[in-house]
Amino acid sequence: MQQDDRRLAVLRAIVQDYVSTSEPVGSKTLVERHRLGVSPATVRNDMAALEDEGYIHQPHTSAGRVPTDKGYRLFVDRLTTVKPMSSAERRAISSFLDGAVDLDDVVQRSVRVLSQLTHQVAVVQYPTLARSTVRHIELVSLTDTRLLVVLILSTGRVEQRVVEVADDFDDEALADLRTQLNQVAQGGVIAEAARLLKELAEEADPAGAGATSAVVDALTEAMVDHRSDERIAVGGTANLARYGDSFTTAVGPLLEALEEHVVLLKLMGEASAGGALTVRIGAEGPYEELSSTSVIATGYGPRDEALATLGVVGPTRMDYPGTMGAVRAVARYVSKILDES
Amino acid sequence: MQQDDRRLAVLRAIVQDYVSTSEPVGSKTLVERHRLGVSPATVRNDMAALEDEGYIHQPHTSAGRVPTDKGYRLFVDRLTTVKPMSSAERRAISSFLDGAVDLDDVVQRSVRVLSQLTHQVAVVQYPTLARSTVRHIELVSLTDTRLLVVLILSTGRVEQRVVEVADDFDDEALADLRTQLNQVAQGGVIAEAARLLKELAEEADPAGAGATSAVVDALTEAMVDHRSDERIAVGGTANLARYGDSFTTAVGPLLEALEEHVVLLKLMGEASAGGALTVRIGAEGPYEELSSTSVIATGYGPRDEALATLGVVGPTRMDYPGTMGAVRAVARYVSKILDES
DNA sequence: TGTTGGCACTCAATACCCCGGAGTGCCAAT
DNA sequence: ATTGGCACTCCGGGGTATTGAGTGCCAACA
Repeated sequence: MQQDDRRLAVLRAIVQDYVSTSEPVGSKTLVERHRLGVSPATVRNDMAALEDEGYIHQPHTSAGRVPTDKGYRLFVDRLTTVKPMSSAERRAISSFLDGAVDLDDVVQRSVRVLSQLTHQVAVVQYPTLARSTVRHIELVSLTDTRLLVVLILSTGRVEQRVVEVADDFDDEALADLRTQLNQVAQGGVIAEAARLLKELAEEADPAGAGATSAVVDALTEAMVDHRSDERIAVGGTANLARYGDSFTTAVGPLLEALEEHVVLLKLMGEASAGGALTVRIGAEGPYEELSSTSVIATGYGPRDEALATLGVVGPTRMDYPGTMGAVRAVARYVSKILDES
Repeated sequence: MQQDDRRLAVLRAIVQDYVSTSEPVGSKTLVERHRLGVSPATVRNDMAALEDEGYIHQPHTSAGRVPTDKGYRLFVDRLTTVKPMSSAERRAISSFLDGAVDLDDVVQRSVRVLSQLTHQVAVVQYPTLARSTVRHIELVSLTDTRLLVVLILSTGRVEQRVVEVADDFDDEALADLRTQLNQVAQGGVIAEAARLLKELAEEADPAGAGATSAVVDALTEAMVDHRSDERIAVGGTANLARYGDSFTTAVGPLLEALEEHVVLLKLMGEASAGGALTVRIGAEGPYEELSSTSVIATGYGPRDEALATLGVVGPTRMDYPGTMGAVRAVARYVSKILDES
């Protein structure tokens, strides 16, 4: 089994070299750069075996080897560990994020620091509403027939909607309705609050034609609204310029995906499930055009609830340990900030 | 002077051909494609003259000519007119924008339609707060010592801030303060409202230590806050993939600029001044790295007030008449929507 | 059985050269 | 002022030679 160990060491070395040089790596340069203690010929034998098993691949006969998706997968799963941040990097993260003034700012700063640490495109999903609770509901009459409904959530997010109501709706009725709504909904998880509000509306206004129904409809709509649930911040796209070659093939579709937030969310999607660090390599993903890009993502949120997802998108040829470390570190720090606020 | 006219016609033809083929254009192909009614030799003479005057330039001896920034400038200013949208394009704009549900949605849809019409990167600034008026101020007590201050503006934007207050601040005082604030500020342009609020605070609370001062400070901060004033939406970056060559030189810095909203605003800045269609060609701009990109922008807003700026960023080699037409059309349509709401 | 040195072979990348063609500038003729 | 003619320039594409990193295989060895 000592032999097997060395083979894995060879694979690890291939991945590392290829990531840093971006050129197919041959047996000779490999033994020069890494102290493998064996001759190039031996390495060649190992390489042939690794290729048979599908971990590496040669672009053409008599060229060096390049890791396949399967090779990267093995590397990530078994041959490396998440690289912890250096203290300088940790300082950078904290000093960057500590200055944030509100939730939006936290998200935007996270994107920035993440893209700078990893030199990749960073993606941060705004904390989802799903687990947040209702802090307050406010009604403001704009004109005789228009009412502004404001929903304030525990995450600090504020959603507002304008609803049309019949004009026989005076200030007293307004205050009354406001009180009722808050009594019912305040403090509840939004799914629960939405249910209770609907009951309230049906009771007070069985025909469904009155102001209460209109307001409740607006509120529930705001609660489940996908647009707000799926907000995303993207940053570091300038890093795509370093792709150099394989440009039109890879960068175009990627830029498109980055604008299609639905696609992006799907890409990052599974990550939020367990809250664990998720790595999706190349063609493992659902999109043909993104077969040469990898996604590293993780859930984050206060008190270990995974409210949302955050991560980076980059070429399959990327520094997995370092990037994973950065993603994890930023996620932890952001979670801590959300914890405190 | 007939001669001069022809020279300009030659310049126009050069710009048009170069934009559509992206290759330096020579005298022979020029007379073939455009009915200039003269021989290639004559065109060559004209070209030599145009080159002397700095309107065109040859990449190397015995190659065709390429317009200079100065050439594009003359083209835009005197040799062409803004191309009106076709009825199909107009339909596309209206059907795209009519579905918008709120201000954010209008902006996002504008970015999208603009980038699709022009095949360039589109940039839309959110309507600035500067000219908007205060519609309502709302106070909500979150905990004993924390107060949520909500500022609702005529543009439909809602700004919120949390302030800490002394805990001897009961509900009655809260209602009282709310009434006062609204009496003073409601309906006023924000600059005016901010001034009046400050007076109110000084009167009610000369020491500057009480709740009124804290709330007013939060409000005025929200009013002048640059971050909200400078929000920008960017779309169509995938169009950058078509740059093909001159990639790393041009696209990298451009992507950076697109993320630096401050830079972007400066680029588009002057446009909002008159509300007129502004074209900035290549090195005319303030940024060295963007010397091969042009910006076409215009102000927009309800009732011909230029509340904000909108436009596209693309290579100097772009279809100016068509792009200008699209920018103008979208700006007009968005303004109309803002007018109605 | 696994490792090693040697050796012939392969093939992308590079350099080199050549040539065609598009384009120019200039000049003399109209 | 315009035009046709002509010599000249130079980029770009296509072919060929060379290089060198890298491979696979084999025989020798521990």
